[in-house]
Amino acid sequence: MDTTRPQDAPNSPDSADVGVEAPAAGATARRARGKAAIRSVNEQAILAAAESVFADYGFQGATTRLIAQRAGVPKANLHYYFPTKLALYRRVVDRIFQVWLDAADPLDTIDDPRTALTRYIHAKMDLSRQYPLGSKVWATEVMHRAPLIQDYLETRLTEWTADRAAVIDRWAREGRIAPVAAHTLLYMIWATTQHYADFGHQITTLNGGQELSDAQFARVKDEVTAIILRGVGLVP
Amino acid sequence: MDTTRPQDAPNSPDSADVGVEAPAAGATARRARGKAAIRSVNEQAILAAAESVFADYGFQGATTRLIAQRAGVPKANLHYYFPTKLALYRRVVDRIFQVWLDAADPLDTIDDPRTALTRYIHAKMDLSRQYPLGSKVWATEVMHRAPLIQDYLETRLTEWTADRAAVIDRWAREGRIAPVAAHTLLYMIWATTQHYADFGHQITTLNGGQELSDAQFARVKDEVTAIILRGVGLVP
DNA sequence: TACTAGCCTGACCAACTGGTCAGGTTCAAC
DNA sequence: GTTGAACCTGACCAGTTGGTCAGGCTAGTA
Repeated sequence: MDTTRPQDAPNSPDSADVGVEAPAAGATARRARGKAAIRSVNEQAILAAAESVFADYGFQGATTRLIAQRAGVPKANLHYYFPTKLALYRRVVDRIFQVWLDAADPLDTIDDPRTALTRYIHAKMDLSRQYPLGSKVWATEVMHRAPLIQDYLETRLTEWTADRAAVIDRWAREGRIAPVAAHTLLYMIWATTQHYADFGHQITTLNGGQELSDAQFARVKDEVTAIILRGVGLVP
Repeated sequence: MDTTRPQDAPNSPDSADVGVEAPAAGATARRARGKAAIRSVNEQAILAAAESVFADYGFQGATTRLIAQRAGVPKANLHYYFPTKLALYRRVVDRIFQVWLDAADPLDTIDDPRTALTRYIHAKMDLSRQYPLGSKVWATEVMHRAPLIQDYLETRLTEWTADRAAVIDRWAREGRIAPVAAHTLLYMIWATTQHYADFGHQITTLNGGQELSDAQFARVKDEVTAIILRGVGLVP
């Protein structure tokens, strides 16, 4: 007989699930200099992996094991940097929210509605193209009634939306665009542009299984802009 | 010492999680006549509960315990009617897909683009209002790369989309609408109308915490229709 | 009334979950 | 070199998960 203690089950340990394809954040970190570099590299690797897993499965469906695996670190190490799954999620959402708000600069800095709307729609389309994971995390969270980010919606997003709606309302009052309701227009822009991130898989499938090429996407961007500009009474 | 067998843990049984607020499907069924009625009533109760839980949490996040609880039946009974969580999910998606496709009748039966688009947009908006759960289940699934409904996307949705795109392309070719790409227009209609279901929580929050009233929603429906009609060169 | 096919469910299980922890390793400062 | 703070991780745990099953219950028929 062997000498294994009787209650030791033959289950595989947690760290056995580190995949072969893992980006080996640890090795990268060790190549960099200093402990600060190690912390920075590992945190970034974990945050990137978390964003991708949360986008794929939502908060409930995501597992810390899979996040650790994609980040190339043992699960215990993930919990060394981020004490709980929720803390990790909040950090991911923080980053997404900031990127989003920054895209809206044109609405503040440009007075001509045609130019401002064109730039804003283009910026949002580009974000959907280059940074689709963030949009998916946000959409999943809001669809599930935002149990973890309700404070964002009630404070920062509410204020942001009110400010931009005021600009659009002024344009309409001054007769520079057709008299559309600002919120309806904003929602249409958000919905349409984010559709290319959130429903990217469906769009790819309906494009014959091929992701939209850069040329196709550029054309779509212009078409979307044209329809919306005409929709508010402007000439594209 | 007591007589309990040593490996019997004192964990609470599964059926203890039937909540007080459960709609008591069992009682309803027993009031109806016959075993066929029992089966029908229980299946419908479970499907309705499943749709709501899948909409709230996605496939991975949903638990059969919660579905059974919302349906008012013990978990074991749920598995009597639906052998696996996946089988239940497929039945839910089947129903959603059928409702969706039926809403597109106007595009087939009406030749005038202004009337056809108006009716289609109105039908999709009404669906988002009256049946938001379906839209959420679909969105969650597609966002997570549709691992369970890819066959729908590749066959039925692809054919459906191609047919309706042909109609829109013909309108554009005949100069009855502006020369827009059919897919871009369809995606914009889907994205905008479904936004009022999928992002309903965000819209409510930005509406001061109040759900859009019937009057507000009717106004939004007209505004959305007007912007899109103008967007394709029609007079609303 | 007796029978039985279909309906119902408490108790159970193996697998998996988020999170912990003791004990080891590495690095920068002295 | 020595020190100690920061980093790392295999093994572990209590709670939860989807799913099973033996055995009881009930409606409809003969």
